[in-house]
Amino acid sequence: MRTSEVAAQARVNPQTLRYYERRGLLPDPARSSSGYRSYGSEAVRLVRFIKRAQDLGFALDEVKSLLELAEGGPDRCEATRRLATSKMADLQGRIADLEAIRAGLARLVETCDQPRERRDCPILADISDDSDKEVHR
Amino acid sequence: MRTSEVAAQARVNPQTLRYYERRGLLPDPARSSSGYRSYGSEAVRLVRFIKRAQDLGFALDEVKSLLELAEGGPDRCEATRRLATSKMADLQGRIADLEAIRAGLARLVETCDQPRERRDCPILADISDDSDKEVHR
DNA sequence: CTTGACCCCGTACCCGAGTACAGGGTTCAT
DNA sequence: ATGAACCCTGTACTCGGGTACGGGGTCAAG
Repeated sequence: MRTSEVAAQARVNPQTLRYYERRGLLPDPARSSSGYRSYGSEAVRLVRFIKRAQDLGFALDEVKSLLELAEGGPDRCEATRRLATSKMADLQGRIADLEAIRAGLARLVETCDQPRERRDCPILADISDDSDKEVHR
Repeated sequence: MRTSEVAAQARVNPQTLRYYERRGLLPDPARSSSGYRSYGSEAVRLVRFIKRAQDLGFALDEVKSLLELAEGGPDRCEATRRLATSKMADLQGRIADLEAIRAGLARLVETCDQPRERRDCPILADISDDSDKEVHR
């Protein structure tokens, strides 16, 4: 597959592929005799993964390390385990945070019908209540 | 409270307060006779909320609308409900995504002990499997 | 054998979210 | 009454993550 084909299937700009390549997120693809990049179909999945991970709040460098984890070279097992474990804790915290916000919104929607003045808008209170909660991520 | 006091308590740079003010996320504070900003303690909670929401992947404009929701003026109830509801769906999707990644990492960690070659590294497969899953957010 | 649609590379530009800097005013402890 | 430590405004810079542009090569259909 050529660049623009991969880009179209992964719904990104062709330039973005070159960019990810430079950043080391995408392996350097094979080249045709004339120098054109030639990708296999994994490339599409890879790019989609990157995009999804990004949308979940991972920076490109983090995505890179996530990919290196998935790769999991035979030797780097301990490092991998540690990184994966801490990433999981991180995710756990972020999930909890999102759920708290969701719950706040749910309460808001529920009470939205009630007499104008007796509404419950607990988002602020729930989420940033005085506790010095650590920010996750 | 003066600017730098609020900033310290919310653990942000004082400049950031001015920036949020410009962006309309923070209400314009009262001013002393000499023009110094003078904040109440809600300001700290507000800024912390903004920071947390941001860490959860909301852009400042989204945070702004979240805050407007929480505010919930008596008249804008229907709009509020719609926005809150769609934001909830969005959150639901993102939570699911995070959980999928978390599960992938868990499997990876579990199988990490096993014979080097029989490891399960399903992150890629799980997350960006061929389904054209919509990206959330 | 040319023309339009692609590809290459390098460099430059854009946007969001801050952060810093310059030039000046205030406050307060000594 | 002076210096450190704050505050003000406006403008400029940084950084991450792209996106566009210029100048040139390639390839297949007509």
